[in-house]
Amino acid sequence: MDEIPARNGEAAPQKGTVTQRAIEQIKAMIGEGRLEPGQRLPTERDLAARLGISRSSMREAIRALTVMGVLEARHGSGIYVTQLEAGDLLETFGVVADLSRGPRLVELLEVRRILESTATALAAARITPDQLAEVEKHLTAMNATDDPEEILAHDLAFHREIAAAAGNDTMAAILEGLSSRTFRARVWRGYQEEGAFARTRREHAAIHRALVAHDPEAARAAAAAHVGEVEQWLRAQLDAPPL
Amino acid sequence: MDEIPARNGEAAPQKGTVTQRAIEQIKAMIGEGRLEPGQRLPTERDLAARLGISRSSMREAIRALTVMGVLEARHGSGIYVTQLEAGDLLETFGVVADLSRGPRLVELLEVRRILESTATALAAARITPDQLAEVEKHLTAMNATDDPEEILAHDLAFHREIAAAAGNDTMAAILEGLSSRTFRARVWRGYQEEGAFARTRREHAAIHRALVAHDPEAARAAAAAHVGEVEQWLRAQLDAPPL
DNA sequence: CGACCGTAGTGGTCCGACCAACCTGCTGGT
DNA sequence: ACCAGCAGGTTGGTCGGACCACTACGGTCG
Repeated sequence: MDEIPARNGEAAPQKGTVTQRAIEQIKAMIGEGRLEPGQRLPTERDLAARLGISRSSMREAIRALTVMGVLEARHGSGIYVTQLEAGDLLETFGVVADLSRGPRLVELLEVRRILESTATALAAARITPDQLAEVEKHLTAMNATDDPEEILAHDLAFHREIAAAAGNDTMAAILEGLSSRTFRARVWRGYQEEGAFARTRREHAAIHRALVAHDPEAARAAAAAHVGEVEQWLRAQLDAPPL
Repeated sequence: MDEIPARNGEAAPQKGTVTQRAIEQIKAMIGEGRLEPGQRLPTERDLAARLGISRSSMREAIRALTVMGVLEARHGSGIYVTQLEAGDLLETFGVVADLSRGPRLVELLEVRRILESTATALAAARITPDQLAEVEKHLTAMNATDDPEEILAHDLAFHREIAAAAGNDTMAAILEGLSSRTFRARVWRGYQEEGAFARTRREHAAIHRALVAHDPEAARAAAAAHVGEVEQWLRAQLDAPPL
């Protein structure tokens, strides 16, 4: 059964909750360019008065947009529109990785394998000497220590530099979310216990060689294999133990 | 100079804002499995009392988690943990597409090309007769009308069915965000004005043929070309006109 | 001229009240 | 015995105002 369409209204204020409406309105203002990136908004009190709602509701709307990475509130200073760059808008993406379990972890790694391999291929073609030096820095640092914490940190940085060299900020931001610290810490805890350190180092070395040679196909293959290893291990883990 | 440590305190959780702390705590509860998907939480008033904060602050925390797709508030009933599926957690992903402009639109299409081509390849290998029938439904419906709105709707559904058939919910959810209605409406407005209807139909037909033949490589190529066409058109648009 | 400090302005937190939607259970008729 | 319909209680949604914590600006003093 269809709902009664009813309202043809103009102002038609009666939709959703008040807070939801405020969210949409501010989002629309930014979408229409009435609010530029970095610009400061009126005070909470002003905004609330303008949209005819209470400050509490306005604060919830602001909180929502803050979580989305659209706004940024600075205590004592004011509310500002973010730069609206990929990194800002995709900051929340990490919670997916944090809260996922079981089969979905494999799905995440599958997506990461696809994007990471492509990003590494792009990086092989475009990477500059400076960027390559940065990659090498983390590669050697990772091989020089036995502290799992430090290894993990350099591992993350290694892939982050490569993603940055690929030249697609959006892709880099998504990969960042797919590799959130807590996510990798959880998966790698078990993975590394099986003496996967050596293999990881070998794979990183292969990726590095492909970057130096500016060989996209080799880079794609090496990155895909690297992520694929973890993916397969995790897949096996899910089949075997009930946990 | 170090701060005076002072507190040897017990609870002493003096970090970040009160609301931020509440967000982390609830997220942690879910992460640790103390809150199951679908489960109902205590009332706002209870939660606030338990964490020793005001209801206002607790509401902001709940609002934040609602935006992240972790919680769901039902008026008059209570607050519930969502199913924590990819679709829930990635709902906000669409705002990236909505608020992006200029070069970032190209980046988004590049990511979509990579994922969509892979998803279509996977679908070619796995799609069932039922799913294929659904895809065909939208294909024929899209060819049977001239209403841009309807074409767009069936176009979205066409790709959505294919993504679903690929069997990776996470990938499907990301693609959903990359193809948000407002995003495509904006880009396609100009694209279709150049008589791209015929080309779009041809490309969709090619994708469909590959699915029927269960030919992953052909499917990958067809999908990549399909998205790539729009990508190249958009790239040209950005170079030429100042707008 | 520069470091210091006070003050106005702004976001952050709290409280208490009331409104609106939902759910339960009782009521009353069939 | 069954079910429609109506209260009442529970719970999220909104409101207004008060106060706290931090920042930024400008004047003051050394």
